[in-house]
Amino acid sequence: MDRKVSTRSAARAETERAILSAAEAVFAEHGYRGATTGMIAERAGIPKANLHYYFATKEALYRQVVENIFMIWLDAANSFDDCEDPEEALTHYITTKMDISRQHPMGSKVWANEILHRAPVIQDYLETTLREWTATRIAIIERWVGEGRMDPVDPRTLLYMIWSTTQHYADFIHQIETLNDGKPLSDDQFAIARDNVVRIILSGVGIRARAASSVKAGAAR
Amino acid sequence: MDRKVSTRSAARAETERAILSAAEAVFAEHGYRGATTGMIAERAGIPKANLHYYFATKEALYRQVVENIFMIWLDAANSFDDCEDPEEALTHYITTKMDISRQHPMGSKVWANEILHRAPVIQDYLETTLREWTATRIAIIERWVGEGRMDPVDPRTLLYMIWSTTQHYADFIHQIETLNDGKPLSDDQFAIARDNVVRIILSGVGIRARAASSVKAGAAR
DNA sequence: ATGAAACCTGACCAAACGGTCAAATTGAGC
DNA sequence: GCTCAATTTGACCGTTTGGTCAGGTTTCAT
Repeated sequence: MDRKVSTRSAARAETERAILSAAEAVFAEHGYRGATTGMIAERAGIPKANLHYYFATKEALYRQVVENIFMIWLDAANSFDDCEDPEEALTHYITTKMDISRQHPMGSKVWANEILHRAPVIQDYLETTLREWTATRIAIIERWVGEGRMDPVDPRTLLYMIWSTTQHYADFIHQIETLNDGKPLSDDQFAIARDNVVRIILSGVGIRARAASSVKAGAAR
Repeated sequence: MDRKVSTRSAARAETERAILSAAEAVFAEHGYRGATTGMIAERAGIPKANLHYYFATKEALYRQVVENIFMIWLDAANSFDDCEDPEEALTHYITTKMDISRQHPMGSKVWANEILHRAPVIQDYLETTLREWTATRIAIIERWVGEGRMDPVDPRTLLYMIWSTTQHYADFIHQIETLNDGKPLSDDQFAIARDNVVRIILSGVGIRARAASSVKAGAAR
């Protein structure tokens, strides 16, 4: 038991983590207004008053949740730059975004809610970080087009298509599951969806698959 | 002034319409929980008590709004069947869905909110009407694939891609406008986006454009 | 051991909200 | 003009919610 330095601060970190995790789930499922600090506290296993000791206001807690999500989103976004080849870069980026939707659906839902409501909390992020990120990637796509490595497409439209299609598997998962006889997508079904998304978009912008990565097109059931 | 039969019932219809219109806007912008009956009544220009004379509960009003939206959505969905040719059918369907996002963005937002929150109000519609509609269209796409008129793609993935991409221009319009220097998309910009979406998806599923409908790819600004 | 700081919590409060109600107003049929 | 049902409205109510607070408990450096 050589814990001396860590017990106190570790406990604090753990409580904060539990609150943020609970908050993400509750905000995702009920939206900002629909979520109550009581629900979040209960899910985190602490009294409501204690939650307000760690996060002064509901809005501050919400802001922290959204910022965390934005950071994950940004990390994934950097996978765009891992390769110079458009086929590899787009395949990697789309695959990564699909996997995030699969493994981190609540974050995407919170983000969708925030944008739907005109981004009252994270407007500054949209106008700075996101705007810069988008501008540089548009430049990359335009260069690829100029080099004839893909068809001439409007880069914004392509980016929005990638964002919307991949995030659909998080934001609209309830609709997808309902249309899957009420059952969650199996790993196989999701893999088929992911591969089809990659293939349709790449083929859609005139990038011919070179590698023989076996992409199945079979029906999803 | 030969209005006698109509004044009374016409006034009622007009009040109901004003309430539903206001409710759609407020529910779209604030979500179900974020919207208050007071806000809706104010926007409709009537006292809150009068709103409750026309719609007994907030939930009943919300349900009516969602049902109206679903009917518009279904009408558009039928444009899928207008042509037997996959190129024409998909072009028509995608174009129609894009135009609905442009002209009826609030409805799409309400729908997105409802799905995001696990469809507490319209789950029965998802399990009946939407499930049936989807099944028949999947059959059509599978037939096209079987006839070699398009590449073998998973029909569900294709439908979800069309839904998500087109509705993105309504649900995420705030993000799109922020990335457009805070300005709304001009008609030209939107037309470019619409044409690019059609072209990328059709090309993505292996449908080569026949008609010479001039599709421009130019940058959006 | 001890004092101070950090942490925890039951009880409480003011504001906001969905919904009610009784009284007033309107308008169509006679 | 009169009647009565439909409509309108300000005032009101019970509940929920975000947030506060006083007082208790734990942790840790000395």
